[in-house]
Amino acid sequence: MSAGELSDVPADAEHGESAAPATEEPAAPASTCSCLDAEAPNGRAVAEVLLDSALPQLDHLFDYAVPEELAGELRVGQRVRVPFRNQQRKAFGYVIGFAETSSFGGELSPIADIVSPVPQLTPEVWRLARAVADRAGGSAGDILRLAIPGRQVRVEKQHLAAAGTPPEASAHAPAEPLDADSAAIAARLVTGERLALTATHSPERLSTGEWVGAWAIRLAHVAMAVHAAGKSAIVVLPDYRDQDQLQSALAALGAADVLRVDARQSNAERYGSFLQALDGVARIIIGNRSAVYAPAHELGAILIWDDGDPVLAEPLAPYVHARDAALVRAEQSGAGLFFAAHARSAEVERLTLIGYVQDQVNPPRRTRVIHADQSIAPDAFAGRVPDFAAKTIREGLRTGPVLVQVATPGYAPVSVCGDCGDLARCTACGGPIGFRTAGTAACRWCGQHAGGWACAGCGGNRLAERGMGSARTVEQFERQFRGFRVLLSDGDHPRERVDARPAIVVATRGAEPLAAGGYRAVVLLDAERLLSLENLRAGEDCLRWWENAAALAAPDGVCLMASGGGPVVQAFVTGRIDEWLHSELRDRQALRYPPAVRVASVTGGSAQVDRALAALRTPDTLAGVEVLGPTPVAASDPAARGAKLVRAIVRFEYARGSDVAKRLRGALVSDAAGASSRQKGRAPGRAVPEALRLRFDDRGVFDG
DNA sequence: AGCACGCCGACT
DNA sequence: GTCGGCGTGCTC
Repeated sequence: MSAGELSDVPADAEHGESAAPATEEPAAPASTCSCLDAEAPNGRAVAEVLLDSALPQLDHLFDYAVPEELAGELRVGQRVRVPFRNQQRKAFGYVIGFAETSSFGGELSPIADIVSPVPQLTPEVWRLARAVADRAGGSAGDILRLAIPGRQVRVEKQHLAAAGTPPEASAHAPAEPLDADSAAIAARLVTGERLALTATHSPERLSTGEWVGAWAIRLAHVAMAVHAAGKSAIVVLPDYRDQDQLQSALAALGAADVLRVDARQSNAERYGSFLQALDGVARIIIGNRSAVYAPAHELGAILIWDDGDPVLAEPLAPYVHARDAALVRAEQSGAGLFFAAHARSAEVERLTLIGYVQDQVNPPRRTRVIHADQSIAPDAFAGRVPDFAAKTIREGLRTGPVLVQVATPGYAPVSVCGDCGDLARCTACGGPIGFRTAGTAACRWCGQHAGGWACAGCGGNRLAERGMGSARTVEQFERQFRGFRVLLSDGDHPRERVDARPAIVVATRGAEPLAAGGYRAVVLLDAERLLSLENLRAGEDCLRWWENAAALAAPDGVCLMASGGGPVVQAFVTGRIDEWLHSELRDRQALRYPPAVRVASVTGGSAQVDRALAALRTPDTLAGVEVLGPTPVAASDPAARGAKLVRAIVRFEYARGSDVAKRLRGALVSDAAGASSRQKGRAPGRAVPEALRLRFDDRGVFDG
């Protein structure tokens, strides 16, 4: 691997007029908000507009005439309404730039009206959206939908009215001095450096009395030091529980100018924060994966917490991971990039190996981890856990809460025939039957209730529970540890915090509550079950789940790996995660698996996919690009929806990324152009030919 | 998407 | 001769 493998990150966008200076603009009246500052036409007659459309063939700029009566108001970045297809039908779009003349042959239609005086799309965000969409084979409009919240007239009026009043002093002195390490990191970030940090374990107490993970305090210090340098910081965090912790840490430190962008906010709140970000004041913007597109003023750094969490991958086309968007943005804007986590992702490990990201080597404090290896010292089972684990739990309960991490939610993941012992299969779809709660069994694939189930082998109709879900674990612990509170936290009933009193907290991975003062003990069960998940990245995921759980222990608490063995468990127990990741990455390099290489999946009708793959060979065959398949997509696959589809997987070196994306995107555009006719021409009753679908860097593309 | 353009078979 | 079938392609 070489540093050149990131050369696919575009240095510049083709479209857009961001280069034109805004200096010729007349001085704005004193009462207008600085969020209105943007380039005006200044006599130029043509406006370049990106239309709001999901259609790939419309994903380019359209020229419109600047009407006399709008010339004074119109600005780059404004949302406008324009005639499209005919003078009656109108479409929405964004003004991307102005020009003297148009290269379009026909007569230009005029812009119909301006939706809002606020230029919502800054040149920087436009450049980012264009580059990110190009890299992912998608439309810029799809990125802008994530980047720009829906307009709220009331919020906007309020914002513009308040703009006359002088902004509050933005150079707030922090309530506590920033720690020297964080200040040093921030100083490097604002010069454009890219750093990776493994965070310290255990919760810490804020001056407000609230407990948060030590990582949150570290990120708060770094973000505040970036802000103190007069720059904005964007902090991307996977979920609202992480965002809450960071927000608490920032508040306790007296941070000013903090904005929050997350999925739980109303659109009005989101639009309000968005307008403040646009305001020309440096901010600390914290939020979910979409926050990476926030219109930050003077962006100094993007901070990403726990980038291995799958929720940072956008589920909507073009499926761009926040990490990738951040890489492009940092490259384009010269901002720094900070990856922090308890367990590094394979992607960040790759970036450190090629020297693109610098490793912060100072070893963090880590919870003491012990391993009860059943294969070395077989132990007696009196209930759900081996005796050694039960002893650890009892010891912890003497002084505080104990966390027990389990693999599966629900009651019992598996059921078997009570008579012959065969695995119970759903009578409708053949899927495995599990118990969601005690006594109610249903198919884990189709959800059908297993009320009238009969065994296909012996005809018996008694279902027996096998395996231990979180609910059944709670039941067993209530029996085994009488007199103690047993609390449950899982995906359906997440619990954000627990107090410092003794209690057993049973949680599924990722749903562990934060304990005041930290857990006395963290017990990790079901390692072999988690590692056996049919997932190429099971090892990496397990290390992340385990490290995040271990980080919830008190500084003098203990983490017990209660079972399992093998290299991944060893890496966790000995704390040599980076070494394991390193060798894993070498293996993937040899096997050509991501993230050592990139992948794209191409799905559609057989002829469509063939045409798309042909584009990879014309006009010349791209070196470093390999095609697997196409293979039929199983009819049961939700992607198929009854139609007969095939899928090919394209593997390529990072340096080939822009070529591959450009060519596959070209095939998609010509396919879409012909799609309407195919649709119309289809015989009645025949399945609708699905559109060609393109997906880059799909994490699960090689999973069964 | 949705609509106009355009090029071959059956018709008042 | 022309009406209209639907494949093709464009939308500033």
